[in-house]
Amino acid sequence: MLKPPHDSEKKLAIEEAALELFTKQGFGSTTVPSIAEKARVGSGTIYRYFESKEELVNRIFQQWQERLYHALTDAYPEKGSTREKYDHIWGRLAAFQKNYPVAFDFLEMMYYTPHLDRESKSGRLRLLKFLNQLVHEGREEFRPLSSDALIAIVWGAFVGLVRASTTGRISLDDDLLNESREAIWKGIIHTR
Amino acid sequence: MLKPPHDSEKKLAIEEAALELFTKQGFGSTTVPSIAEKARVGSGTIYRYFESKEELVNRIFQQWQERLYHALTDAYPEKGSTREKYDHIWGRLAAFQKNYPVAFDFLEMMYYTPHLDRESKSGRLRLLKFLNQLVHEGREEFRPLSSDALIAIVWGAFVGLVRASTTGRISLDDDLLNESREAIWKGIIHTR
Amino acid sequence: MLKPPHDSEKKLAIEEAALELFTKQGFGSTTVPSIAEKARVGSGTIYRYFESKEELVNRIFQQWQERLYHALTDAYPEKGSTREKYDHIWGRLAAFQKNYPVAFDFLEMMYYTPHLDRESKSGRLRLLKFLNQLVHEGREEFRPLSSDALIAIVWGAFVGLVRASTTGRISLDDDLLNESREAIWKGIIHTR
Amino acid sequence: MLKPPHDSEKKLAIEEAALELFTKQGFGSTTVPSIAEKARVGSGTIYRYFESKEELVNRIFQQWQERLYHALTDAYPEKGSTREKYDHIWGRLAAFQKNYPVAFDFLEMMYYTPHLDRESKSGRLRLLKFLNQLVHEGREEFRPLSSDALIAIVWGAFVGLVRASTTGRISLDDDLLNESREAIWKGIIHTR
DNA sequence: TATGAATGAGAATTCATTCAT
DNA sequence: AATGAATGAATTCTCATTCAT
Repeated sequence: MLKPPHDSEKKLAIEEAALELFTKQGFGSTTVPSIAEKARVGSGTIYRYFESKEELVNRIFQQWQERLYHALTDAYPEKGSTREKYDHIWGRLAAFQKNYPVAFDFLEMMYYTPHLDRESKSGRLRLLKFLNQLVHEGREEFRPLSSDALIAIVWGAFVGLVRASTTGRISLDDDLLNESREAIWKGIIHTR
Repeated sequence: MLKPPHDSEKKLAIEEAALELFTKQGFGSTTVPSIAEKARVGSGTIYRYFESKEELVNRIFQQWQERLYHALTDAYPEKGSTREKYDHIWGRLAAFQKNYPVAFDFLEMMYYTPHLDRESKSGRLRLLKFLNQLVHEGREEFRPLSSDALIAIVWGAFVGLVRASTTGRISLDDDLLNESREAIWKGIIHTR
Repeated sequence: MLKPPHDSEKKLAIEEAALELFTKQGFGSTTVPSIAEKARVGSGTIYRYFESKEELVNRIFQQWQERLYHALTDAYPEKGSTREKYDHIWGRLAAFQKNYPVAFDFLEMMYYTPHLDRESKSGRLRLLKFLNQLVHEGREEFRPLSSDALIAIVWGAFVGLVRASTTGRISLDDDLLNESREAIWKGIIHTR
Repeated sequence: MLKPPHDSEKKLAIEEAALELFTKQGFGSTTVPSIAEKARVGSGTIYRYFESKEELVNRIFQQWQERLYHALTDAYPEKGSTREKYDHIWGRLAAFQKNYPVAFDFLEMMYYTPHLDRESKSGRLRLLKFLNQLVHEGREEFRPLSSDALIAIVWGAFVGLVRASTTGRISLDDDLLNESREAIWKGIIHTR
């Protein structure tokens, strides 16, 4: 065991600690030593993996933004109906949020922040582009709202539910998730 | 020195400058001198009106939370139909956001922050209580979702639209607002 | 006495403390807090007057380089003989070194450092240009050496004497200074 | 582990890298990792050969001071005339500077630094003692200046030429070196 | 022997807050 | 009341040194 790949264990610990603290306290109120302490590393160690606090937050954002993108796009039912696609996105979004609740909050909160660099922002835009495509293909079935507006409503409603669950007002169980999925679908489809 | 002033042009300037900076950069990344500069006052002046940066942010939050509460509850159609009540809330929310877009973003972003004190949080809860009441009274007409869930969906969808407008993806004009109001209503009402 | 011009007293104290420490220990080995302590100011105060440690060292260099320039050029005997010009320079140099021995050492040591910015270097070049002019005008009387070489010899010899005095090996009194002035003059003039 | 190595390619590489960096940037502005990188060794390796950064700089100083001493004293014309001795020193100094320009600058700059320990300083004093002896023996032929002053003038003038060459203002070729040697000799000898 | 990842004390710099004017 | 210069504790970041491999 001459050189256990305990290599980037520290990097992972730093990223996890930082994710939690940034999400809870915000970027500006989180100190580097507090990240180091939570990650159980020396504070100098953080600078062996990341050039600065800003780079750290951007790397984490990009990493999770990428994961979210793949969570939503993997096994995407390209040939399926619009409803099937909608269900796919909703289900994946719910699963992602359930598995990585902190990362989900982090992504939501950081995107509207001046701390992200161009590359981080572009990761987000890629996801929006994908969703736009989806909506555009089902255009006929939806209400006469722009793709961006439809996405904003669905995404916003989902985030609203997550926030209510975070503050303890609701419990995001499968029933609630399914019922909400139906409600929002009913909201966005065209009815004459 | 025995009685700090309670209202003045300077106090207002400080509150407005702080509102904008906190909203754009977050609490932790906003410096007191930068607030003073934007408000065109000496940084010491801020401490004549507020005990600390924390008190400042809480006063601003409480003030705007209160205004939002009144915006939604004033002239509330107590005797009207559920739909009339829904339209009232939606319309007032849209008007508030249109008149005070920065304050709206501020309230949304700050609420999920550890910088708020108990009193600030309770201001928010009062609003939620009011909305709960409304939903509860129309219970029959809504989908089988908890009041909190229904509120989360409507509020979240609205916030989603605001965010999309902030990032320039949509324009929050009356048509869009009306169409969205209908969409979300369709989403939350009970249909057999 | 409502507002004594004790204004830049602190700035002066900082500059003097920094001059001494930089000269004694070198730029890299001098810490900002040590400068603050010697100047009897808070360390944050230094940053109200100078953007960074680098700017501090450059401002001091430029200031003293300028003073040295004026010390050598003021009352310069434009119409005098070459020997009179030489005596003027020598005398002013000696006086400057006597009055500001630390600043003289500082200028000598810093010029060969990568910490100086372009403007600082150009201040030095201005002095060299002036000396070049002087030598060039007396060209006939000097040994067949380039102006720069002649300047290097005279300036270097003077610096050598200063260093020997700093380390206590000699005492730079008037007799020594005069005798040295003669010696070096004899060295650089043309003899057939 | 009981006996640190005393000579090796790595040690030489470290010493050479350190010599260059200390000379260019000064002691305090040179980091140990940067020395390691330039020497192409691990930074831990440096500590196998030297106890600390301070010891490193002192060892290098002593080593080169010793070499300079031998360069000037080897084949010294004990029985020669004063002028022959002067020419010997001048020629050896020029050769040393030509062969080891960085080491020469290093010795000049470090001697006036608080980073040298007693032993390093005494190495320098030994050289000065030797030069003093030389001057003392030729006392009659020199101007009425103390040995230390005469040494300071000659050494300083030479250093001045080196500095001018380092900054690109002159080219230290043989002609210039010879002419300068003559000039300075003329300067220091007694003339009635 | 050699390494370089890891460390934490210490450096440069920032900023919330104070206070003399 | 108002100011903003001054401060030093706190923050970001660096680096001499150690030590597990």
